[in-house]
Amino acid sequence: MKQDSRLSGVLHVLLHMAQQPGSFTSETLAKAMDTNPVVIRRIMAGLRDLGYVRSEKGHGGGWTLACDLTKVTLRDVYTALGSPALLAMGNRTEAPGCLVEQAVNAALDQAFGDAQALLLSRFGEVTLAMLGDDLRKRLGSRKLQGMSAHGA
Amino acid sequence: MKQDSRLSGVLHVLLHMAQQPGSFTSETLAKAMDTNPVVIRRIMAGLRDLGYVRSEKGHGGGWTLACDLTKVTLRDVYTALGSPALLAMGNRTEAPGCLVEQAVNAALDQAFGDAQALLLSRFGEVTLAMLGDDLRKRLGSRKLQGMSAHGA
DNA sequence: CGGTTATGTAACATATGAAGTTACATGAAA
DNA sequence: TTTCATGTAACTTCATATGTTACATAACCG
Repeated sequence: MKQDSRLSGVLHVLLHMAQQPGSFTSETLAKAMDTNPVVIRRIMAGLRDLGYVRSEKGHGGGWTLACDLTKVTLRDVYTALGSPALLAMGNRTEAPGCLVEQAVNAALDQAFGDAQALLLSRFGEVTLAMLGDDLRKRLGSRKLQGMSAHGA
Repeated sequence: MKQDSRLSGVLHVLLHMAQQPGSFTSETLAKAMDTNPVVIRRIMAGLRDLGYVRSEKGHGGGWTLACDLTKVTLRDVYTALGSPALLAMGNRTEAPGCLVEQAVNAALDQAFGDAQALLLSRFGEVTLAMLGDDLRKRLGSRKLQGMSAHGA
């Protein structure tokens, strides 16, 4: 299965923005992420709608953080993306008349449900501020070697 | 993300086979699963290689169970399929030079790893025999109403 | 033997959805 | 009013599960 990397992507953007105040254009962010400005706008749209970031047009415009990083969790970000599927596997048929299929679905759904719940729970425990702290730690040890945030 | 339903499918096949002794052609199984015989052969290939089922050509040929259902778990079946991806989400870049990306990956990998481990652990707790027991229970209550395994 | 029935597998078609791209409308600031 | 930025639709590209066709291989049957 091809994997969805939007959560990873949008977190990367947010963390980049958190490194310095001010606004960032989609183009700037796209360059840092080695992707296309439209992709940035796309993955940021949900965050904007929920008020986690603001966007402004015209000169000096761009994206700005508009939330308390200690309050927003990975789960909030995930929700802002539209809560895409977490699991790569699913049941062959969702409402089967076949009892065999029902038995299989019941067993798999149990496991799938547990894994999803755990994942969402973990997401809910991590705030953007925590990611920032972790990043600062990494930056610290790198700076001693004279490296920038973007490394090699 | 489109979801992979091979595990669901192969379990369905195995459970069908467990309902009565003897061999089953790919065509028979395909009809019960409402799919194509080649698809059956494809998802069964790994199980055959690991000895969980046998296949025979020619007249009277087909697929037969060749394992102790109380010993084979959903995890074994999953492995026989080639251990396909469990999660629909992944990191944007796997070995990033960017420290921001590293921080994001670290956080996500933690959650992803936990969820995967839980899923595999759950799979390991469920044997094919347990699925069969559950199915028999469902068949029992259905039979009282005069319904067959394939319901409506 | 030759015919029938089955699996084994390659090759190709289809469908889905994320990611990337192009094009253009909208709006804000210089 | 020109420039710069987002907003968004439409399209292409890519990966991959699924479906299908075609044919080789092997077992059994007469």
